[in-house]
Amino acid sequence: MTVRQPLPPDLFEELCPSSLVPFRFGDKWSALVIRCLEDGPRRFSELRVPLPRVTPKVLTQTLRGLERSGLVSRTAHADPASGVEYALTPLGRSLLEPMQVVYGWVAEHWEELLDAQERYDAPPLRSPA
Amino acid sequence: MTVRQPLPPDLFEELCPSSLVPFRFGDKWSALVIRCLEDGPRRFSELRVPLPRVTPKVLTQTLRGLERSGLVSRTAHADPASGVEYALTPLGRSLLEPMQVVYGWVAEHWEELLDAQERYDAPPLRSPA
DNA sequence: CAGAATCCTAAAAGATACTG
DNA sequence: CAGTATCTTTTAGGATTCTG
Repeated sequence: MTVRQPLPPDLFEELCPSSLVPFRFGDKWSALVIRCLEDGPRRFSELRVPLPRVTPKVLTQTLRGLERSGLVSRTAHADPASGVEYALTPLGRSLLEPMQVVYGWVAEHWEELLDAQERYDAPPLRSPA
Repeated sequence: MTVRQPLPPDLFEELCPSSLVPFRFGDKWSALVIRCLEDGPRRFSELRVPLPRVTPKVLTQTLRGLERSGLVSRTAHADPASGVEYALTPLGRSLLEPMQVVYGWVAEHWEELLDAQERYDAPPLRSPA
């Protein structure tokens, strides 16, 4: 079966208006790529779907970085049609939990973060006579 | 008493060779600044000690960003000698735990991360005949 | 399909000097 | 003391085109 969990059309839009969130994981895309691999190995082209804003070059960069850190493995199958598969290593998988904690915190405090920014950006009103 | 927990001379050196760690919190310094405020309010000049590599300009920027997100508060006391104090807000404080989880993960997997990078960077040896 | 190569822009960071 | 103002560098990221 080629039936896997479908990936959303734009994960960035959905998860990470990063102008708002005061932190990401290091670079712009690594965390998102990791999440895309949560449900199992994905091919390069599969990853491009939920990350339409990432150019192939940047996606490659990101994957290389994750590979270098031992979080993601890259396997080019003998069968050419299977393409190249990226998957989380055990190490990468072990990172899911800490990440979830952070995402949980963001979800929980989303409103507060928004409010704080609005207050900060608001025109400083002085003595409303 | 002005006796507070002393701050280390270079937190960046100590904690975050960020070339290694595949993630930081958004920008280069925010996470570190937050950690510096863990034990209580600090003045601008106090923060400069554990972060000697941060220029005043960048430190200001970082603090403004944290303030904007509602994580840090800035209070200029009436008493000029007390200077300006930065402190974690409750929101900022609530972030400590998630951060600790991530740092814990890094600490726990430090060796693996290092090894992975060394392997990746190593000259690709082929059939050592 | 899975990228590599090239070029370009924008944003973050840093150095340095100066000010209320 | 707590910044601000400039200027320059660095780096990430993106657009586009091309290739094994």
